[in-house]
Amino acid sequence: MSQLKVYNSFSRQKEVFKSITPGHVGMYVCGPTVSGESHLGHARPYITFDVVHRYLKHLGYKVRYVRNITDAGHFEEEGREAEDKISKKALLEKLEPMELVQKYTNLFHWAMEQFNTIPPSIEPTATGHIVEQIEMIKQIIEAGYAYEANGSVYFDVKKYAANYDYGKLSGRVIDDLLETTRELEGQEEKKDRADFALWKNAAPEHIMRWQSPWAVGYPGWHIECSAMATKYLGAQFDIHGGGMDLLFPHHESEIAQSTICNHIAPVRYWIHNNMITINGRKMGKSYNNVIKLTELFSGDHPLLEKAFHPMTTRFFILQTHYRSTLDFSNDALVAAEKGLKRLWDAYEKLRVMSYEFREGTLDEELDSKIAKLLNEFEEFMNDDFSTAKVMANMFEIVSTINSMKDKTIPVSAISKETFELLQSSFKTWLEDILGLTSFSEADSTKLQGVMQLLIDIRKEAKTKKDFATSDKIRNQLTELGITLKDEKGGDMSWSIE
RNA sequence: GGUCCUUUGGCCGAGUGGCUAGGCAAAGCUCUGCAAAAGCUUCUACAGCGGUUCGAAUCCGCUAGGGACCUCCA
Repeated sequence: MSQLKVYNSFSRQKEVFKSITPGHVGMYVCGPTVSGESHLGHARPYITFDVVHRYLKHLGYKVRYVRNITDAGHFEEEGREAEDKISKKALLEKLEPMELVQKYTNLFHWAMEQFNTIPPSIEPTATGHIVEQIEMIKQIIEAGYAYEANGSVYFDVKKYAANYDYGKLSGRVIDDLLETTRELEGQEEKKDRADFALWKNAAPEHIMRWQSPWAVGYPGWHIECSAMATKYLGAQFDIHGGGMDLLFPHHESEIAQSTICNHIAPVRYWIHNNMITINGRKMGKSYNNVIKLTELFSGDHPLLEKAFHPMTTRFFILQTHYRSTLDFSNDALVAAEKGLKRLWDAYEKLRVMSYEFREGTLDEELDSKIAKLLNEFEEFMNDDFSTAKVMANMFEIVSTINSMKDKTIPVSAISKETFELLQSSFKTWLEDILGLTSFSEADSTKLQGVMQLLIDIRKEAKTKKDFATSDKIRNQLTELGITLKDEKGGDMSWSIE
């Protein structure tokens, strides 16, 4: 069996994954800022790391998966007006800040459920960990790597860089950072431009404020992840994930803070997913090109010709390697939808298929081909989570499954062992690891009974060449959104659109 | 301006130096009361130029396009 290799952003190469504590994995993923609705771009990391999570569990690890909720306002634009995102939005929507946070948290959870992601083991909120954050800031000040100015506290990047490697993760050269020519207002409190806030003094009009040793205010953005990751995963943990756009300054700063507090590099493997683009451009608030998840699911967006099922989105995302950009378009999603349907239909056929041995039908070439394709699943996944390749193999097998169903080739063209491996592998990989699930409402037993009745009637009508009746059944079902298909050998199958 | 990434067939996308990824679309055929689905077949591409090599989509250089980060950002 091959070993799991992951691409570590820190070393910029694939490394064999070895957890700190054998049998256990600690994983932290940067969660959403719940000051607004999640969009398609946000879906990517959560689906990507859901598969990572599922795969680690499949490998037998006990995983503690921590994903935070950022519900404390950090700066909209550091230095400019020190605006509190959440307070600002709350005013607009005339909600209590916590009411707003709750609303978007609920919406986020709902979307994650739609995507069939497994909830994290711990989902800590920033507001619930103000004490821990203040403690951490105190430690950094005591260590001499932070200073107070007008009730705000800043991290001393220059000093840190003199003793540690600041900028390694994001490939930044510290001198360039220190000498940046960019003019930002309100920076006079900082000793240096590269310094970042740990605590921010907040004016009374800010609704979300907390008492602290320095001034009433709120924590800097980076400190929450350092504090919560340390609390729940320890000074050093295995995996830290997030979007590539968080590499700098967020994760770079996290490393600096945690290293000073805990005297050890916080993370063994940094894993970053690439962005979803739209017309080649990153989907993001700043570009005003986002498609919200609710819009995606309802089809209510100028760029969408129809609604797309969450499973289509999940499939679409997993069909690309997580470190490549993924370009969104209506057509690309339509293609994904059709592909997923084909794959899932084949899987459902496979599930109810049983092995019938027939002498002399074994096709050894096919048998070993199928076995090889199945065994490669793990190899591909171990190679930095190559879900796209796993799926490509599945599609290669789909043809064979369909042929068996159509009886073009006998089931015993492959050996019993291979057939059983095929059934179990598809279940494990499609459902448990890739996390795909049925996207139809066809699961109700009552509905299945009704459908069986209609199918029986239609079969009788067809036998009697009463095509008026048989067509009526099929056509009216079509109008209801249920497709009835005649199979080879007189059987019928149905699916809900 | 700095740092880094990227450029694959009609579209989306995988690609670890030698072996047709895969999906969608398209065309033809088979099956079929009709339809739908399915199966089979066809479609061999790697931005351009140069280099390394027996051999390059894959390594190196240059040129051109696109993008990300440097500021909130998944």
